[in-house]
Parts: sequence; C-alpha cells; structure tokens
Amino acid sequence: MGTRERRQREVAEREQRFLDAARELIQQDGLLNLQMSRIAEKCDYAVGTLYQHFVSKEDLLVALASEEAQERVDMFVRVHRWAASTRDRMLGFAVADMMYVRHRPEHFRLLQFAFTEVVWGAAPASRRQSCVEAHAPLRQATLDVIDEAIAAGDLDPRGLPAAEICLAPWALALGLHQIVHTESLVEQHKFADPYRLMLRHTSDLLNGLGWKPLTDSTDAAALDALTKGLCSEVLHDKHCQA
Amino acid sequence: MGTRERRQREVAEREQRFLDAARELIQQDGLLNLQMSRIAEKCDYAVGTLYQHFVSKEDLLVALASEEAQERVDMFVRVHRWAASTRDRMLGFAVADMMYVRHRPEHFRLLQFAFTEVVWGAAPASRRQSCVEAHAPLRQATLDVIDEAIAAGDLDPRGLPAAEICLAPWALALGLHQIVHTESLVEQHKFADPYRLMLRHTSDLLNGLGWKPLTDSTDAAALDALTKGLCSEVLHDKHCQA
DNA sequence: TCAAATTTTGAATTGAATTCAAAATTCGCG
DNA sequence: CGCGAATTTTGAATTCAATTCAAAATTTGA
Repeated sequence: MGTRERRQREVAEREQRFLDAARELIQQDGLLNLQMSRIAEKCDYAVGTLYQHFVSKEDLLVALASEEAQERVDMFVRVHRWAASTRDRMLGFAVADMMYVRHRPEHFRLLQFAFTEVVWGAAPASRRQSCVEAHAPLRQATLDVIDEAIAAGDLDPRGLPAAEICLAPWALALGLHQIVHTESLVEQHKFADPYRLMLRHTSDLLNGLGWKPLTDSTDAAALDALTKGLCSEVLHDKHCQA
Repeated sequence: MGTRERRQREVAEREQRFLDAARELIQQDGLLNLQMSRIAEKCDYAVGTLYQHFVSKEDLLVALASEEAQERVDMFVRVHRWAASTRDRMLGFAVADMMYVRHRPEHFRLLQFAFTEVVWGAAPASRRQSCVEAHAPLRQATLDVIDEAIAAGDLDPRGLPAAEICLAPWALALGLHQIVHTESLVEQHKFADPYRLMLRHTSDLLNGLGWKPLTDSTDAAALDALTKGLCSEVLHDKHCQA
C-alpha cells in the first residue's frame, strides 16, 4: 500500500518546510537570533515535532548547510560540463563560487559557523557525514577537471596526486571568502572589488602551478570576459550582475 | 600616590588569570564545554567579578583571540627581520603560521569561532577593534616584506597595491588551515603531510605572482631546508619538530 | 468500531548566561 | 584611628532559550 510512502513524503515535506523557515528566519533576523521555537511556530508545529526531525539546534544547522550545498553543486556541475579549456573551467569554479557567495552571504556565514568545532562537534555523526557527502561533488568536479587537464597535457602534476593539487585553488577560494566576508576585516581594509582580485589571484596561482595556457593575469578585460561568458552560457545569470 | 596604579595592575593581573584559566579549560574540555562559571570558580572569584571584566562570554572569547595573537605576531616579526631574501621571508610567514597552528590547534579553532558572525557580532565593538588591532601586525609584517620586494625589484606589483597582493598568500594560508583543521575534512581526505604541501603551494603561488627568484616548488629538500633554517635561526624551535 | 501503536503537543524542565541587591572592602577626611 | 560614602565583590536569583516527556490526538489494523 502507498500509505507508508505518503506518510514518508509528508514527513520529508515537513522537514523541508522547517529548513525553509529556518533559512528565512536567518535571512531576517540573523543567525545570531535563530530560535528553535520560532522555527516551529513559523511552520505551525509544536517544538517537539521539530525535535523529531533534528535532535538539536546544531543538527538543524548542519542539515541546513548540507541542503544549501545543492545549488552550489549544480553550478559546479554546469561549469564542469562547459565547453572551455580546463584552465578556464578551473577559473569558472572560482567565478561560480564567488557569484554564489556574493548572492548568499548568509549561506557562507552559516557554513563557516557549521564547520566550527562548537557546532560541528555537537551535531550527530550521521548528519555530519551527509553534510560532507553533500559537498563532495564540489570537490569531485574540481578533481575531474584536474585529471582532464593532466590527461590533456595542460597540467604537469609534478608528482602530486590530483587531490593534493586540488587543495591549492580550494584553499585560496575559501580563504578569500573568509577574509572578504568577515565584517570587520572588510571594513578595515576595504578592497575595491575583492572578487575581481580573487580571480586575478586564482589565475596567478594557476600560472604558478604551470597550468597551460599560461595567461597574463593582469588582463582584467579577459577575466571580465570570462566572467561574462560564464554568466550567460553556464550560470544563466541567476547570480550574475553587472 | 601609587594606590590607583597598584589597583589597576591588580585588575589587569586578574584579567590575565581569567584568560589563562579560560585557555586551560578550553584545552582540557574543549571550546564546546567552556562555562563562565567554571572560569570564575577556577580563579576563586565570583561570576559577577568575571562579568566586570567581560560583558559576555563572546566578549571573553574575542579577548582570548586577541591575546593569543601576540605569540604569532612575535614569530612574524622575527621572520620579518630575518636576513633572507624577500621570497624566503614570505615563505617564512607561511612556515611560522603552520608551526603555530600545528602546535596550538585549539587556538586556531578559537579564532575560527571568534570570527564567526554569531560570536563576533555579539562581542562589544571596542573588543572587536582591539582584536583587529592585535592581529594587524601580522598583516603589517607581510605588507612590509611585499613593499621591500617591490623596492628591491624582486616583485613587480603589476598595478596592484601591496595590500591587494597580500591578500593572495594570506588567503591561501587561511584556507589551508581551515581545510586541514576541520576534523571531518581531514578524516575524509587525509593528506599525508598537509603542511609540506602547503609550503609547496605557497611557493607555486609566489612563482605565479612572479616573485623572484623563481623557484622549483618541486624541490622538497629545498623547502625542508628552509623550514629547518627558520626553526633554528628564527623561531628558536619552540614550535618545531622533526 | 475499538484498542493498540504512533505521532503531536506544548507546558514543564534544564542548564547555562547574565543580573543585581546585599555584604564586604576601600577610601577620604576629621 | 573612626566613620560614613564610594567602590568592589559576591553568589543567589533571574532570565532565556534549548530540550524533554507525559498527556492528548491521531492513525493503524484487526
């Protein structure tokens, strides 16, 4: 009978509603002021019901972080499939990432918070695992392009496995987001256009890795063209601006 | 009269004791289990007294993050003064940083947490400012070396102000620490020697920035030699291991 | 149709951060 | 000194949100 299935679907839908409500509340009042009771209330359920889905607030936060990975993953997959050089696709990942973070700064802050010892350590192991799994395709897409680049002769791994090469652009992007998105630091240093800068530095890094075709990172027009191309061809400018 | 001064010193000493106690408790039970009342208890003071120094737990955490900057700053200053090429000193910053983070992983996690919207936003503005100030010398040391490199012709800024060049190595280091220190991610990917890798990538980045003398990042022996040299000459191997 | 099983509920509990009135201490002056 | 005002310390009481759990409601299945 389909009764069991229906129920299962209903429960899944409810979980979705909880997550959506949480997201809205975060958007509205900030992560700082997120309250479990408000989430339940917003969905017209009792707190107890909320706790049937998430054993703790931390659990919910990590679940939220997992779910929000999807949109990013979609972007990465599209970039991965893009008909462009391996190098341009590599830059494409950086562009996709920066578009995403720019348009969903709260998501970035949530991730930052969720991966914090305090939250991560308090979430159940199962949830942590599915969060890691939800993000894995980001890494996988990058690894694929690296492998492809090696196969095509665009990149000489110089003795490093793809996973270790992957670390460099990943870290650069992560660190840049971190710096750009931590309030005070930006206030202090105010980079005019941090993301154009980010792209330039990523390009420099690729040059340093010997990723062909070596390119003049100074050529802002070329980088802007790349960004624009990506926006129109790949990202359906959902996230793109001038 | 010196009465007022003495009192002031006593208060400062007490604050120090609170911070030290907090550090010990974090070391012992983890950031997750830090309790204000335990800190007070450990110092044989009432909670109220603790709150005379720190208006909230967040305030205390950010204060802790500020204080712990000092040791790192000392290392950076020593690297800055080191009689070596600008390029080697740049790598030196990365080495110093990784030594530090390796030996004080809890400090890194604390910083990560403190710069989170939830904590940072809940700390008083004055405390945030002094935290930024406490960390500023790290940035300044790096900027100085960049300026020196430009002046010496080791580095062509290609139209970028030093502050923007600085962003690249800073972000790379930050991102790498983040990845390496977030439990699950390491468990998953297990890089054999993440910090040697980090150094290699930093070297690649410097090559990409055109920082002379351009170097073969593949030469692990050279990077190890650099590390060893730094440990003995600059960092007094307080933080160094085999 | 009804009792067992499951699910939902939200008032009550818990646990930690934070407050604040009372107690203790220090200060300043005769 | 001695004493009252001012300051500091205290920790029990308060607050506030997360979490629990016994009772109520609903669903299941015979």
